Amino acid sequence: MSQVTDSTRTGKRERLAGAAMRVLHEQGVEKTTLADIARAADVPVGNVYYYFKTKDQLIEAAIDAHGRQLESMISTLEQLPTPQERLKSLLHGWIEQRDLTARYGCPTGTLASELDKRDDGLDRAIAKVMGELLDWVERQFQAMGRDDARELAVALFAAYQGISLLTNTFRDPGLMAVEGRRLERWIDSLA
Amino acid sequence: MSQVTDSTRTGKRERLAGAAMRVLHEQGVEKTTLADIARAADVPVGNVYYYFKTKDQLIEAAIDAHGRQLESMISTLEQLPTPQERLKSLLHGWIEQRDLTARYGCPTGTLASELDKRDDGLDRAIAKVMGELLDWVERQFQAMGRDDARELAVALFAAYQGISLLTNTFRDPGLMAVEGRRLERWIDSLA
Amino acid sequence: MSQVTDSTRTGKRERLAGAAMRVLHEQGVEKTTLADIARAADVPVGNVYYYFKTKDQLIEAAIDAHGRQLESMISTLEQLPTPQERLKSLLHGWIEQRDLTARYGCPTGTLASELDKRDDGLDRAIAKVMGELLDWVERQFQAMGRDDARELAVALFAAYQGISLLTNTFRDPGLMAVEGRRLERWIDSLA
Amino acid sequence: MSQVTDSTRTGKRERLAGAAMRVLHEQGVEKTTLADIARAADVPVGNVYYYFKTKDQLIEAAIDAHGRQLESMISTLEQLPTPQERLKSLLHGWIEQRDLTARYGCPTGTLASELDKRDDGLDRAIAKVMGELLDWVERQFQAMGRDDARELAVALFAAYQGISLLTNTFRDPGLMAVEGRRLERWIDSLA
DNA sequence: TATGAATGAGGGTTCATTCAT
DNA sequence: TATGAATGAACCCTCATTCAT
Repeated sequence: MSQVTDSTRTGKRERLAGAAMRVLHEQGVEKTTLADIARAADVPVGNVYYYFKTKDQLIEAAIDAHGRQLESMISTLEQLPTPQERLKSLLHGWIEQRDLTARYGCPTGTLASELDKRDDGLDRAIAKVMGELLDWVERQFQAMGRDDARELAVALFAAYQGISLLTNTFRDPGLMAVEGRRLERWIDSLA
Repeated sequence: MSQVTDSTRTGKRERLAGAAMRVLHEQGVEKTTLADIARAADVPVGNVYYYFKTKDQLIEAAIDAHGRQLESMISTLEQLPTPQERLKSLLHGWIEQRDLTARYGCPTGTLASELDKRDDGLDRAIAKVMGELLDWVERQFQAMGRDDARELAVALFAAYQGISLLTNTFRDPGLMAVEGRRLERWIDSLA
Repeated sequence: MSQVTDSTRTGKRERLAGAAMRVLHEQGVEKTTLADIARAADVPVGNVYYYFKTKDQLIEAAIDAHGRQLESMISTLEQLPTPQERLKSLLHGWIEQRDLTARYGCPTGTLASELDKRDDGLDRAIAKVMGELLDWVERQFQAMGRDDARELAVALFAAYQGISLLTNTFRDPGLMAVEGRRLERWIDSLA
Repeated sequence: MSQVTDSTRTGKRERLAGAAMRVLHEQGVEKTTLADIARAADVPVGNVYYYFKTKDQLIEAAIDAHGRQLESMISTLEQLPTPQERLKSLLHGWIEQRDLTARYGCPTGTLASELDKRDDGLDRAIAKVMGELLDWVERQFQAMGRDDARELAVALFAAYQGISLLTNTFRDPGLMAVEGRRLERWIDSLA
């Protein structure tokens, strides 16, 4: 039972970070108030400060949580035998989320875009998360024997970020679907 | 004399819209106050409301001004003889701005990303501007005889938006330069 | 009429600073909210920030106003012919205020005491005000031909600060009266 | 075993009161949070309320502890044979603490000054402590055969409080040293 | 007794918008 | 038209106090 208590305690911090990431994705950093996040996590506003000293720290925790989510996604992808399959599975994941993307954009990209305008160092935190995913993509291209792995990784990741932005701006999930298939063919062509 | 008055009025209005677009690009929509824009345009805060009823209307004017700027850029590109040259010239323009992009991102893209989070209809305004540029790119691919012109236009534009985001996030203008050259080769390969 | 307007405008800043000094004296720095000061000055809370960017700046303005008040008091004292008369007149002023002192202490002293606990530099501002009065007292002792003018000035000023504290703590104006007379005799004895 | 429990309880209570007095002196009443005191006493915040129902009660306990400290100091002074020696020894104690005074002022005086601004009755508590020390000083002057013992006691104590305030305001321990010597000569002159 | 966690009232500050002239 | 000043709603954050175990 003390375990239950413990998990509840610990859970609250994570519940807050998770709720924060969700709300931040949906509403944007500047439009989101602490009260919004607290409500989403079903936590009284004042209590948030027991877990996070400032709004910035909560945002940072949200970014970390997002990073861990991406890491776990990567772990799953790692199970696949070939780098091509891994990259295409990554693509499929993106395509599957196209409705969410049409509504709110890519969580990583919109966050990076918005955090860049702030004075605090949070833009570095999201850049790190993005960098790690980018590195992983690069390693896949390396495994495919490409000398230009970094350039290709940047191209692929940029293509995803860009189509996410268009998908979101035009509220059209179809854009992501079409571009996703095109990228798939492109990956196949590199083998 | 009414002409003088009119031109003064119009001048101030446009000065405000122009300053707004600049400041919005640099600071982001939510971080920018009316006072910031007024200061950048050298107009007293109270006076802004003579030209724009709300902050939203001023933002909309800024978007319109940005749209006209893009149109004028397109007009210049139109002077070039072949669609390939036009597209590659567009690319060069983007590459030339890579330092600004590394600092603040693509004006159109960052604005679209941020405006999407708002309740007002401003996201439609920036989508329209983006759509017009996208249509023009599509027409170039059509002129190149491509059946998949729309898809290609989306791909090219997304690639630019995505690399702008990465360039901005990683504060590295080199990313734009490298990806720009890659896209140039890609356009050549489509001929 | 524009003069009336001007004086009203200028007056508001000063009204705020004056009200601030009064309320700060009565309630103490930490117990005083901006709303308290705003109410005392009959100014809406939000409007305070048009004149002062932070609470600290308002406090500083209050200290400055207090300093100017002391300066004007000194100017009046300067009219008296001998340094002894000037010092004794200063003493009489203190004694006359004994009821206010019994209720709230010496404005300068209580402020200095409280501001010392803060991180901002406001303790330096009140120290400067206090230092200027102290210097003036020293000059009187010098004019009396005393080599130990500084030491005497410190002694006299400390005696006043101390008896103010006791008068306030014990809520007994009589303490100030008695000690004031004693200090008067002491000054006479130095001639 | 109940003794153990009792001594533990008592110990914690006193540790809290002692830590409170120390922190209150250093940070001031209003700037000090319960958490500050709890940390200084190495007691969990929630546990403080087992010993003190409110912050006020803890402050009162701190004042009491300070009073007992002064009483013990007086007991030591009482060992000296003559009232002059006792008073001068008191002075020496004050002078020895001049560095602490320059940093934080006299504990009794700063506390009295701050508590006066509050609605609760704590100002009476510190006044009582101050009054007892004052009474003791008065008794020394009486023992010296002075009819004006009360007036002299008030003068001496006020001089100390005032020079403490100046020493603190100007952050200059030298002020206390010089004024201390002057007061010593003054006491000698009264014999 | 002991303690981490919860709660909510209140304070300083910002800013779009409006007012008065 | 032009402009300094006014207004108030909303936000982040602190902290004494209470709760649950």
